[in-house]
Formats: sequence, C-alpha cells, structure tokens
Amino acid sequence: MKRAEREQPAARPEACNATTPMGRAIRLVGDVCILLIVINLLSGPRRFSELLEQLGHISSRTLTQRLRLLEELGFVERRAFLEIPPRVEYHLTPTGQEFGQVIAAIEEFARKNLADPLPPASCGTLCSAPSSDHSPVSRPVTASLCDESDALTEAGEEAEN
Amino acid sequence: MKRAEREQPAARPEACNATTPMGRAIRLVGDVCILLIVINLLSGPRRFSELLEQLGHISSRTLTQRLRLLEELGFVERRAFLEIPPRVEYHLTPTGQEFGQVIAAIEEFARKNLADPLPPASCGTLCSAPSSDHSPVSRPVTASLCDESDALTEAGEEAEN
DNA sequence: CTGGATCCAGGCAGATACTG
DNA sequence: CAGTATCTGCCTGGATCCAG
Repeated sequence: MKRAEREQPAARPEACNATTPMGRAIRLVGDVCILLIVINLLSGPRRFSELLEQLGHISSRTLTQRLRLLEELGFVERRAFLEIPPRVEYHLTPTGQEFGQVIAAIEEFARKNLADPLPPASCGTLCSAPSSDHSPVSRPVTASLCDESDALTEAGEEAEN
Repeated sequence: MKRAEREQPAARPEACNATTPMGRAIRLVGDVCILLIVINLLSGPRRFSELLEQLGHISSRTLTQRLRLLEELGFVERRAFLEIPPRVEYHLTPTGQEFGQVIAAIEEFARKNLADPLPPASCGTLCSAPSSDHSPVSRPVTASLCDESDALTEAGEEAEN
C-alpha cells in the first residue's frame, strides 16, 4: 500500500463534524500546514521544492499529503511534467482562490488583535458577577504558558531550529 | 508543578512564524480545537463541562490547555465561582468576539465551496500546458483519503454552534 | 459535585534516507 | 527534483485522582 496509508492529512476527524460544510472547512482551516500552503499558492503557482522551503520545516511527506488533499478537494491543481529533471507545479484553482477570503479575514484579525502578543487582556480582575453574589475568583491571568512554555511569545526558534 | 507542563497548546511553533501577527493568527486558527471553542463561545458563555461535550471527544486536558491559551491572549475570560457545587464559566472577551469575523469567513467559504465534498474538482484531466509541450500527467484524483479513511465522510455528533 | 491535573498508551506528524 | 518508506517523538485522548 502506497499513498493511502492510514493517516488523515488534516486534523483528526473526531475534532469536528465532517458531515457539514462547516465541519469540512474547519478541518481545512484548522491545519497550519494547509493554511500556509494556500497562502503561498495565492501568490502564484509553486513547485514542490519551492513550497517546501517556503513553508519552512514541513517535511516532504507532510507537504505531499496536504497537497494531495487539496488536490482532491479541487482547491489545488497539480501539473506534472514528465521531463528531466522532473517538474511539478501546484497552483490554486478558482475554488482555491476563494480561500483567499478566509486568509484575508485572518490577516485582518491578526492586524487588529494580534499586533501585540498580549493585549490588555481580559479585564479579568473584577467583573460584576453574572448571576450570583459569589466571589468570582479572578485570576491575574498568570501567563504560565507564555513565559515558561513557548506558547506565543518567544521569538526564537521560528525557522532555524 | 501543575498547569504549565511542557507542551505547546496550539500548533507547533515551527510550523509558522510566531514573530508576526499573521504568524500568531495562523497558530490560533490552525488549531481545530481552538476554532471549535471559539465557535461555541460565540453563542454565549459556557461551562467547562459544557464545552467538553460540545467539542465532542476533546479531552479535558486539551480543553484546559486551549482555554488557558485563549485566556492569556485575552480572547477568553474565565470566571470561576467558589461555590458548591463549583462552577466555572468561560466567555469571549470583546477581542475574542472579533474572532467571529474569521469564523464567518470560514462559514461563507464552507457554504460556497464545501457544500459538496468533492466538487467537479480540478479540471485536472487536461489543461493547456503552461509553458512546455511535455505531457502534463493528469492524475484521476484518486480519492484515497476520502473513501478509506474517515476523512470527510463519517457522521458523528453535532456542535450546532 | 465540578473543574482539572496527572499517568499511560496510542495515533499523527516530522525527520531522514532512498528510489524513479 | 518529486515522492515514498521507515523510525521516532510529541501530542492527544481516556481514565483516574485531587482540590475547592
């Protein structure tokens, strides 16, 4: 058995409902690799190796998987030339271009709310209790994940790992 | 040590550039779990256990991680009540609501391009060779991932958002 | 009694090396 | 250059246990 091994390219199916369009969409969007591929392809056709470096440290295996999934969904078209040296170009189909809208939304969101890694954050400290007089224990948003794990603040190993 | 173990909540940092707003955004969006959480929270505050079932088979551990990440980013606010029985509510902050725009874009994309799992797909079979007279090997888009894996076909539970 | 932290084991993702 | 095969590791999910 070759190409259809035993693995789901995108996210794990249990995570969302694949029966609805939205479910499928989430599976696509909810995959960093796919997002990155589409973003790159939005700039025009790319060759396999080009994508490989553009995406950073994605393995060829993973790239192939994602590319194939996108191809099957009709978002990406693969064009292979049986020449020496071999050449394969991937480019977005019109449908795939639509994905650009989603990317755009993400970019806008990023600009508006992620310019700074840690905005004023939740008012957190005190907020009128929703429906009872109990004390809403407000946690000072201890950035546990941010300081000691590389959650979203480290500007270190982005590509040179 | 309790809550900050040793793991990255969202996607692996190597996958994208965390130094740019867009990079951070991709990390958020590129996580199915996070998407699902936000979608659920868009409908209003939820309790921990509610989210747990809404998301399906996400483990409490993973849910806690994501929730905490979103909390630190200021997208989600955690409100715990020291009462008996204990109660914890999570709800989106205004900033978190912004995320709704992204969700909306995804939904629109889903409606437009994912209503049918496998659209006409890439014309694939033949397309005018881009810049050479070699034969573009057109592969019949073998739906390897779609049929034999539960990629896009299994039916499960619904998180009606 | 809920929230969630820990431990264990399994599955998916990534890296490396090889082939056409 | 494109893609595949195999191995390893990390993340994830499940069960269990603890704290408030």
